[in-house]
Amino acid sequence: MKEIIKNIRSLLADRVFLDEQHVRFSLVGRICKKLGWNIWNPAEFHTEYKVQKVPTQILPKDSSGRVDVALFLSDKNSKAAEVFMEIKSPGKLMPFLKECEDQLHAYTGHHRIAIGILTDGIIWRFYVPAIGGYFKDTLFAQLNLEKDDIDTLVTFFNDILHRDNFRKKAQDKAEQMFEELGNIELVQKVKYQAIDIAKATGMEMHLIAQRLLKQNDGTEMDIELIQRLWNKSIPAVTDHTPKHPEQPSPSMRITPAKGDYVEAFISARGVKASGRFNRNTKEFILYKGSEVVVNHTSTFTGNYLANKKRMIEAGILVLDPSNTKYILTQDVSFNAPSPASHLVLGRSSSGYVDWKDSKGIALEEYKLK
DNA sequence: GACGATGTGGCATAATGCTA
DNA sequence: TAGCATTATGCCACATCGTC
Repeated sequence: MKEIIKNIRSLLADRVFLDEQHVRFSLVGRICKKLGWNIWNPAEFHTEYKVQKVPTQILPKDSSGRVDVALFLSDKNSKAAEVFMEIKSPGKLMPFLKECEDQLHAYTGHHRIAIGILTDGIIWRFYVPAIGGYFKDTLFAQLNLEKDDIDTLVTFFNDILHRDNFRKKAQDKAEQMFEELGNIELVQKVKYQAIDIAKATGMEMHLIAQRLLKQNDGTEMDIELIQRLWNKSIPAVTDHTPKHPEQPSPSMRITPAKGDYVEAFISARGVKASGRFNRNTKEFILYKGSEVVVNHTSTFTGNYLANKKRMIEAGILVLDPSNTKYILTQDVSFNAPSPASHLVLGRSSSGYVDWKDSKGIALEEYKLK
């Protein structure tokens, strides 16, 4: 594997990978072959794999597409793909990251894949869609084939993409890395505040960070873990301005007091919605842009149905162009999470169970006892 | 590959809480 | 205390996983 990466680096330096096809076959295919995938078997290394897309507002009418590479365990007769890869020409990933993420997101919507990958051969971005929440937030690693330490690359590829590890080991490892990424983010959030306080008070900065984490987020973290994560960085995130309905725009949000509010999401019955839960008042604000099902079940009656009708008449709920769901045109306040999830899903629902944060943790966990 | 165990999503209904 | 609103619980179907 080391020799292959060294050789690919030299070919990248010579600029021989000119287009997506070069990257797909001579770079991605080569790595996959080394990782145990039979790239000569189309049932295993399936190129241009036809998938049903999740319709988005960006691609409202486009309900099917072809993912560049889908990896299957052909000998296990599994109908579900293990990995979806969307491949671009060298240098064509990061400038168009938002579009690439939307594309991969649309492909993964109807398919229970373990790992999603975006790559231009140089940058490799790894997602674990099973985590739930916003797709871009399921990123758990980013590699640079040209610059990263070769031993690190080899270990990573073997852990995450080796055929022998699918699906359980690879997905477990990915989720473990995702969790660590979340912890790194938490530590980095309080790091500089902790350094400032440490300078002013002479206290140990890791200890201060530990207390800040507890105070701000209610997070308990071992000092050893904080020390280990102290200088780790998180991969570059999408630098686009959020316009997609899955990401409420900043103007819709009121900056929450730390720890009092939880950003929550639902993705079920073909709709996606997001909102903010106030832990103190139990109020739930359903954000503008959230989607609501058109067809409700027999349990969706009485006041729920009447309210929904009123919202439709008032133009607060409007049909989207595909006529398959309603879109919320303004923020709406509910006095608990359940009525909001009732409306979104069109059926009886426990809001504390159905609403999850970006890491897939139910609101139940955020309830103040 | 077959089969049982386990997890998850979707749903209906029961239980609980609140208000007039 | 009745009626309504809200939340919790249990059931079913299906997918996935682990073991043999």
